[in-house]
Amino acid sequence: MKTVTEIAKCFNVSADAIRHYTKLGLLSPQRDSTNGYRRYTIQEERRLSFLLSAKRLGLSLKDIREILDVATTGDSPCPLVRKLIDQRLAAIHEEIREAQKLMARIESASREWQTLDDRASSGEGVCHFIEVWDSVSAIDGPTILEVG
Amino acid sequence: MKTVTEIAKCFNVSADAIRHYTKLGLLSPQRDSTNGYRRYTIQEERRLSFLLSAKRLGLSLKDIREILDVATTGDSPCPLVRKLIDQRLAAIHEEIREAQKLMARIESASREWQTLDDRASSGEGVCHFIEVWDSVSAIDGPTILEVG
DNA sequence: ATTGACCTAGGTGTTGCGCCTATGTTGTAG
DNA sequence: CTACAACATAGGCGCAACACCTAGGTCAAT
Repeated sequence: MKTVTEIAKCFNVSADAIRHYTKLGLLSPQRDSTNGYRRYTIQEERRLSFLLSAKRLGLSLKDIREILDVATTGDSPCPLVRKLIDQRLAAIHEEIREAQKLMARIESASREWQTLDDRASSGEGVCHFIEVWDSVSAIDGPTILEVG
Repeated sequence: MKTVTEIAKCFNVSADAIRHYTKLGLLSPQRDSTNGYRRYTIQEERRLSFLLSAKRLGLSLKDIREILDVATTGDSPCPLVRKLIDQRLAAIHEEIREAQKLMARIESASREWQTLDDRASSGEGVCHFIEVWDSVSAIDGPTILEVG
């Protein structure tokens, strides 16, 4: 029967995080009847352990809540977990792809700027660099927005 | 002198986004004195154009605001831009690295689960899969939390 | 005059907490 | 016994960049 800070230290997370999980209903500690303190049982520790593992697999708290809900029904949450993980995998894949595209843009811009001089902002433009880069990348990249 | 939706369509962003940038002070449209409508001049269009380009380079609105502030001083924002872009580059690099690690974890877990059967949640655990994966990955990965 | 498309200000929701307030509790040292 | 530190509580704001909604005013065309 651990208190918030005890279980928090034990799992190396903040007490605020534990309170947060609890507030979301992911943990349901008993309450000390004399002072209202949260008391976490072994069962709750298992739930927390699961929660943190699931988080390390990239699942959101919302995902985890779904899983926990199914699990308390007694049904096997495994199919749901398979589904959610597959979705996460696809999402991460996309994120990485996007991030790499972004990095390519930045690096390309950075390279071009090495040959450019700094310039005070005229009434015309804001930043020399970015404006030049943008007009160039609009020519050779599909990065442009094609608006009518 | 375009209205919100006009300039929004023109740059292929939402009117809400334009209002958002305006609220943050990144754009400072004139106001139609008869009805209070925002009116964007060519100057504002240039600022917006810059803003969107900077966003495509991964700069945050906060970053962009800094740049815009320097630019209106008359100083060259280019050194600041170089700095911010370098920071973004490093950050994106880290993000990608992290995302790849996460993906590796997910894929590893996914592979292991292909050989496992679904199982109803016992009183002991929540999800068979994740718990098994976690105990395994705790052995061969530095993914673990080493807590006393 | 009506209708539909536009505008305004302002508020809420998203994600996962961190931080802060104001107040009550517990445990230990003096 | 008391003072003080370290803990607890509930509740609320802040973050990023908008999307969406409300309630109401405006405008152009029919």
